[in-house]
Amino acid sequence: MAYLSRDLAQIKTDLQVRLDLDHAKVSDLDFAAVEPFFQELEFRTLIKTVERLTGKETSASSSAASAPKPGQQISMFVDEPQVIYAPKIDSNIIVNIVDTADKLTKIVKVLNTATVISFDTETTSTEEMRADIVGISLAIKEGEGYYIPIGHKAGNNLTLEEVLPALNAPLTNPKIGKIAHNAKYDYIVLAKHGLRVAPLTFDTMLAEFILDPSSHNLGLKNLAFVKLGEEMTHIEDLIGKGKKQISMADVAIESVAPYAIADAEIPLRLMALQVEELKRVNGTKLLEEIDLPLTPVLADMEMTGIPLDLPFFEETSKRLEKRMAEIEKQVFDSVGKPFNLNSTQQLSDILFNRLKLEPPDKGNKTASGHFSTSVGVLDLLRGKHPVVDMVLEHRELSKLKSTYVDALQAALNPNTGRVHTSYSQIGAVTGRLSSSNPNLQNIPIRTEEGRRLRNGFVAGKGNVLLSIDYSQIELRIVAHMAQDEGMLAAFRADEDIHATTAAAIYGVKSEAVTRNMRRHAKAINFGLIYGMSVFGLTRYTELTLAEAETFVKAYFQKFPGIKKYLDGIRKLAAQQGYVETLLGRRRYFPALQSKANVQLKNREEREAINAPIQGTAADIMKIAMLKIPPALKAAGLKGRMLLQVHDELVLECPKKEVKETARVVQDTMTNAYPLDIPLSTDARYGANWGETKSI
DNA sequence: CTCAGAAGCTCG
DNA sequence: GTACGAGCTTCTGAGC
Repeated sequence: MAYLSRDLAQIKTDLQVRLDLDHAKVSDLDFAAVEPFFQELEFRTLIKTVERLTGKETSASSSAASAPKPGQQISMFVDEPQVIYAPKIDSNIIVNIVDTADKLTKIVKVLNTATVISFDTETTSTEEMRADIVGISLAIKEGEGYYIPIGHKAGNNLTLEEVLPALNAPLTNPKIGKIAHNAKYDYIVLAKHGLRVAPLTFDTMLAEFILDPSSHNLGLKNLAFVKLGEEMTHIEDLIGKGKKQISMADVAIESVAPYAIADAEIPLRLMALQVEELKRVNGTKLLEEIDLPLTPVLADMEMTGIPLDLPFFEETSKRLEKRMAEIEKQVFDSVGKPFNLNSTQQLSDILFNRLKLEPPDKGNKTASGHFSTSVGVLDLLRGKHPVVDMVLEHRELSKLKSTYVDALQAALNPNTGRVHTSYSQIGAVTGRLSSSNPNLQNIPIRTEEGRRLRNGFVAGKGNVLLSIDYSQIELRIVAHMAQDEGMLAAFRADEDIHATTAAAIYGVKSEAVTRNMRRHAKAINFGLIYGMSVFGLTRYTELTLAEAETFVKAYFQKFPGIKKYLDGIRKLAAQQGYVETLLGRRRYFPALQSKANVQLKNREEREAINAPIQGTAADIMKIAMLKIPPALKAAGLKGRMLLQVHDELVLECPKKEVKETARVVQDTMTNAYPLDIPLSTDARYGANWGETKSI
């Protein structure tokens, strides 16, 4: 614990605060006896300082906005403080710059004799589909590496045309393992030029994510620091940051070479440690059989991209613009003065001061001291003043136009005529993928106007879009894990699970279930997945606390296995400090094993209930995605996966093959990972993503 | 002028 | 004081 006290000493110095360390533990620090002058200091400054010193995120019991009172007990939870003042060790790596054809030939000979090659690329962009190659670095053993300059503006460069064919043999040799940190990026950068690195045998970023998906420090530089005590050069040191940032192509080869080589050499050293760490948590299979092989699959999806109907988006943009201007004028006329409709603060002032509307929840002000103007609030104000409906409509249209209609047009890649999202395999702590630049996992569907945007996502010539989604996969996973007879039976009979639940908790026959009863049952089923409390249920239904209690009680009586399962998970999470998916993906809950405050513990308890459910669904989808391309190929089908939206896959396939493609994909998805109940899928297809023709 | 945080909204 | 998991846009105030 020596390092902890060092951290605390530093915190003390930094903040000039006297700390009561009597009860301090590694993961639980109590800050007590706060000096009066500390009131001046924003509490969030304290939090930030602790986070900076520990390199970890913290959660605090007190409201982050207010300063603590003198003598007030503040309990601050720090997620596993780490050694952060590691002595600086200069990396001592031999740098070989490969800038002649002769040197290249020699290096390739060496590479061909390697057992493992670690690789990294230097490029002009963080977006792989827009990145040009500036250089390639390679390492086959610790302490030495090679840098091949290609796109530097000054100095001796080799050309892509001579480098890539030369590297093809070693980088595709099935006997030579290939490793990298965040391999998908470099894989795409090279694959765009026809070099598909294979086989990928290790990825230090994915490995670390399996070891601790909650880690906020999965970057190579940080891992080198924490695990190896190596202080690496940061990219900002080479290209600067912010507005003054320059391109890697502008940096001298001699400056980039050691940096780039370290990016290839360090993963070799990290891998040696992580291989052992993975064994200790049984994470090797997860990496080798799911996350790592998924990388080239995702890379293919990203590189393929999805076409947009550009005229459709252009027209929609104009239409929305016109309508928004109309609404804006009406609002200003009605209010009697113009203001910025996009500003929640100005709107709040107009609604609650100028128009004297009554805030539905007077106590509920936002952190900036204004009354909230969120949809929930505005909905309750409907009918009180004509501007409310106008604002709501403007909000919706404004969101659609800026976030989707305009942003998607801008995201269209001029070279391919398609939109290429980027999937992150470390984006969600549960093991789900995330999508960004642009995010294609949150395209509107719930409102009519929003849903229309899906008509703008189309298939290539002669093709259709085919969308297949798992039906109720999370509840099926719950039924399987809980082994609840009632719920298993419902799924075996392929019943409408929410209706069945409604019949059970209301004690009526299934024919007698009303829409409202089903809606309540659905809320409970969802709440179940989210680890909700009875109180939580009242916030998402119009049920009173007493009614909610009655329903939940009835629910657990009808599904005793669920109750037992939930209690079991809570106990397990507290006992061992982590929970796992069916495939062994682990997520830690440090607060549950500390004396952290109740709110934090409750939160982690809900997360611990949700993690195995959401995470198992994610694992199963990943397995399906691994199996689909070879299954399609074996069936002689041309279909390609374009998008994944958690429980849905969108493929593009020739119109004539749509039925056969759907059959193969559905078959693969339902059998990806057999549970005690069958998984079920729904398929739709059409000329665009908005069409819903059944197979 | 730049940047980070808040507020709000989109999805499964 | 409460649902779980994400990413993007706009406004705003602080700091350069």
